[in-house]
Amino acid sequence: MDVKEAVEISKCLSNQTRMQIMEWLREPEKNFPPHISIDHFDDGVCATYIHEKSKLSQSTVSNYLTNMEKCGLLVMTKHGKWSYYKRNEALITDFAKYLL
Amino acid sequence: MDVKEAVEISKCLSNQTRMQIMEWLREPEKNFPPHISIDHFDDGVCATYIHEKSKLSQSTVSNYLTNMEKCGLLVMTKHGKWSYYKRNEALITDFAKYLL
DNA sequence: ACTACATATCGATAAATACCGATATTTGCA
DNA sequence: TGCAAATATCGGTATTTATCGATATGTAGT
Repeated sequence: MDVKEAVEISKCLSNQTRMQIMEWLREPEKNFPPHISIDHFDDGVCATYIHEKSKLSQSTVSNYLTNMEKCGLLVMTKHGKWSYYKRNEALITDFAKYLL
Repeated sequence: MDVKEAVEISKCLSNQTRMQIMEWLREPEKNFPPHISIDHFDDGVCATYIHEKSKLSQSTVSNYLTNMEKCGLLVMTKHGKWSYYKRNEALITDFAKYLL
């Protein structure tokens, strides 16, 4: 991890909603209803549920998720028309170690 | 550590210079010359040295340091007319754990 | 008390980010 | 094929952040 990468990650985390998304995704089954066309959270949570829980507009949350994936905090998996997002634990650990 | 606190910390870290200050202060003796009126780095590094190394204006760096102290990332100690800043390792550890 | 130095604060402007509604794209299904 | 749902992208405005120079404050030594 270098300075620039760490700064980009920090930018993603410097917003209350985005920080909460990281929290929510730590325990998807506690924070979201079950998915309709899939019976697990192995690939995370679909964008619509995150949008609904956030109380912000769809476009804003979609942008959040896209950027959080770009900087590596989240991993996105497509299942049909749904985009599932989950935490990238490896990168989060790297970032945490980088700060220490 | 709650969401708001973590967001404030992230804001401080979401800038290349500020992130580097955190790095520099991890090993003061490697990154800064010895102090004039004190022979150790126990309380960190004086603001002037950090300012000089940063290549930004004095007022900008002073603001950085003040904010980084406010959010808890740094601890400031006054010695005469000098302000020494060091990392607050306990808070950094808390933040890192919060993310995991 | 005066001067010099270290740091903090203020006020301004430029740049970046936040956030929305509208629209485009993609995919599944009738 | 055509519609509807899920998501992404675009364009605009409001807010926040970045950064500076100027100035204020605080401290030490002459």
